[in-house]
Amino acid sequence: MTRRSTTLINPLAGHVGFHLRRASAAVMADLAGQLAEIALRPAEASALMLIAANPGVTQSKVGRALGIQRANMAPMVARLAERGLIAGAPVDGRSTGLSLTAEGSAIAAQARSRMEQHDARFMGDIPPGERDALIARLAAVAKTRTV
Amino acid sequence: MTRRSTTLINPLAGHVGFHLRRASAAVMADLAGQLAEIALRPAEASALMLIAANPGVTQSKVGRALGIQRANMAPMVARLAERGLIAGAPVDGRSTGLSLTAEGSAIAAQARSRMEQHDARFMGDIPPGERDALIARLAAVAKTRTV
DNA sequence: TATTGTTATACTCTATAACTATA
DNA sequence: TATAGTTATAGAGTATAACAATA
Repeated sequence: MTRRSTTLINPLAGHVGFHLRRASAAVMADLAGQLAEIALRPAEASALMLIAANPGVTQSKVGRALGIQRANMAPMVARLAERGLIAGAPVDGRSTGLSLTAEGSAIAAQARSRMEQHDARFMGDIPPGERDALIARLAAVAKTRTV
Repeated sequence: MTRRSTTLINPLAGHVGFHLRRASAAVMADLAGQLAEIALRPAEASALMLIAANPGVTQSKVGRALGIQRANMAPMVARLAERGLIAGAPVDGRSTGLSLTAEGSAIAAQARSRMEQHDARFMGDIPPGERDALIARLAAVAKTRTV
């Protein structure tokens, strides 16, 4: 006899962090799947969104806004530039202002649509009046200082 | 003049998923730091908690409860067994029931204490009456079916 | 001095595929 | 047929360190 349904006692069930991690993993896996269809990773799509809204932004600022370190921005920017999705113009001797190419704008529009539908699908059950409170709660958690 | 404080427009700021990911990343980074002091990874500590509460559980069940695939449980179990934290007794020809050794129980107790303090530090600002609702919300998000 | 950008490197988590053995 | 466990492999994100060039 197969007893697949044996319920385990989960001492982590009362930890908010445990559920936060599980929820984030599920959301990210779905997002990755949605964006893979247009050959973008979540981090790449987020960067395109930010560049679209802030033309001329440097990769350092994009990284700071998204929580991605400088060292990890370099290969991503190189990838997007090689695909012809973004272009750079020097703003001073060491920085480059990034902007979307025509193709980059088209891809970014698709990414935006997919990301919005994705977010709505996962968060659609949350009453609109509670979403801002949830966002504020999550933002506060993200900014909790580390001891 | 350095303009570090230029505020970028973030089109993702209204997406719950964006903040969910940032919050989870911050929490996980802190948890990893807390557990590194007792030489445990978050996934290992979670597994020890589950084995402590369910002696004789198989690694497959631990994986299912934590969202870790069979293939990724194997090396973790081998690591914990090699350190002498867990031991296994055959339950049938293909499964092994896992339990904590004396040393494993001691480490698990430390892990539990650290994880509870960690969770309390991040979630302490949330009114107790709202925590269950937040957990329920996150659990629902985690179970949202993927299209 | 601080910041930008880059390269190299390593770790963790996750994912799939393929295989053996057992229920 | 389904499940348990293993092995190999790959991808993605993240982290630090070190360096050159510029502010």
